[in-house]
Amino acid sequence: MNDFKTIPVQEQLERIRRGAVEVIREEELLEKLKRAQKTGKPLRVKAGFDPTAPDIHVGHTVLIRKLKHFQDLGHVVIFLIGDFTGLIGDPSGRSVTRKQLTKEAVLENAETYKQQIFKILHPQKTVIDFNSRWMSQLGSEGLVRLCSRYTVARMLEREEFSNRMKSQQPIAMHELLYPLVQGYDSVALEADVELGGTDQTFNLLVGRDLQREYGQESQVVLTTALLEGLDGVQKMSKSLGNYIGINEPPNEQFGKVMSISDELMFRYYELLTDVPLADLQKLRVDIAAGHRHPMDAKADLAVRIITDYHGAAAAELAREEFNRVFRKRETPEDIETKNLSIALPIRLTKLLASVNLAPSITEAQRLIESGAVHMNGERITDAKAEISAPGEYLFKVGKRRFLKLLIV
RNA sequence: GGACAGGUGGCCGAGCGGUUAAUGGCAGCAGACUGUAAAUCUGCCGCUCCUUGCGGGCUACGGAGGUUCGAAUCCUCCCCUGUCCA
Repeated sequence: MNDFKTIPVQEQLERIRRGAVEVIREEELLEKLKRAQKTGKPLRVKAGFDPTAPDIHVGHTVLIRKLKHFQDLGHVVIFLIGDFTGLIGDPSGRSVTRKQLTKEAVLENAETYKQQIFKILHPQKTVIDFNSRWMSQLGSEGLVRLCSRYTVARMLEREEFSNRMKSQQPIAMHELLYPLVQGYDSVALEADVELGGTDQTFNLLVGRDLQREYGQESQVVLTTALLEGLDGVQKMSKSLGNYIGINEPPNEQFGKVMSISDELMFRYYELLTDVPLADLQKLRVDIAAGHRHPMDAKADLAVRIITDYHGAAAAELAREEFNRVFRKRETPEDIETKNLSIALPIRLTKLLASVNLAPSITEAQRLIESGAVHMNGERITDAKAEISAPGEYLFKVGKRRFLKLLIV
């Protein structure tokens, strides 16, 4: 069995480093790896997750894939669900205070999280923990003690905080607690390594300080890149709507991958697949020279990503469906069909709104006027158009929304 | 506790008595072009009704009242945020 006991530490280090933005400090990681090899005791690798997002998207998987790399080397991966910190709300990357979640919502989200990460991580080898386990025990006295280990000035060094101070935005007291609690998690878990996105750097470093304060060896901090969303500019996030969810249907995922820019495609290749960097370089050259069509390379990328979550067969089906619907502009194979009994005649605008092809009647009218609506293959441009006879109608709104209506 | 500055549509941000459903930017939607790309260009971007008209009604500028023919704009009280002083 090939694991950390036999694989040369230098090679382990290389595998770990790939795609990492920063390793603080690399010498310490090397030492820890050497010691693990000598003693046969695996490293404890921790990553914390806020249970706010019930849907994991591929942006999260950059980090989860990195955990997987550690796991494949035989180290212990601790997937920490921040059910306690979820009550606080991470101030990272936020210009405003986050909403606090209820305890019930937090637990519910945590459950969804677990189901999803096992598409990547090995269920039996992954330790799942909740930070409420020790935080609830801590009590207010313990919390005060914890607070005494850090200073306000150091806390306010943090970029998000100082930015908010500068722009006269509020910072709630409990937000200052977040980094402390996250740092204390590392103490409680005796973590050797903690992973996080680059926006977590500050929180991760607090862990190092606190461990030292509590007489432990400081953890190594490894930050992973934040994946850009479909727009290629802002980071992928659910609230911005520029994400690919790992639970989305294959056809959706395929379409979303294809909508990214050619440049972004390479970034996705690097962070979301294990294609060797040398091969990627070659791909770049081939495309630039015209030997490879970018669209094909992008389709291959889509297939790779979808295979991770739905299997290879489903991924290939998605590719075929995509070609049919979008490249050949044919009607998709499976169109949702709805039966509808409704008083006739009815205005198309009302009909579209009532079956959710448009968010409102007004919007339906705008869509028709801008030529986005097709009925039975004919473009409708008259906002006053009506349907007066029962029957089967095929609607296309925009490029990708199809619906077959059986009106009785 | 005191003084001052603010709270505007998904976000940022103008407006400071009427021609304002509210300039502009971002985001979003649609059309054209294409490789469903990206970029670019064009249009749209509160809800609703019909007789689709530069049409009618409703809702909207932190909250509640008030002044006025008329208020996002003026006044009063309240809530929230920030800065400085204690």
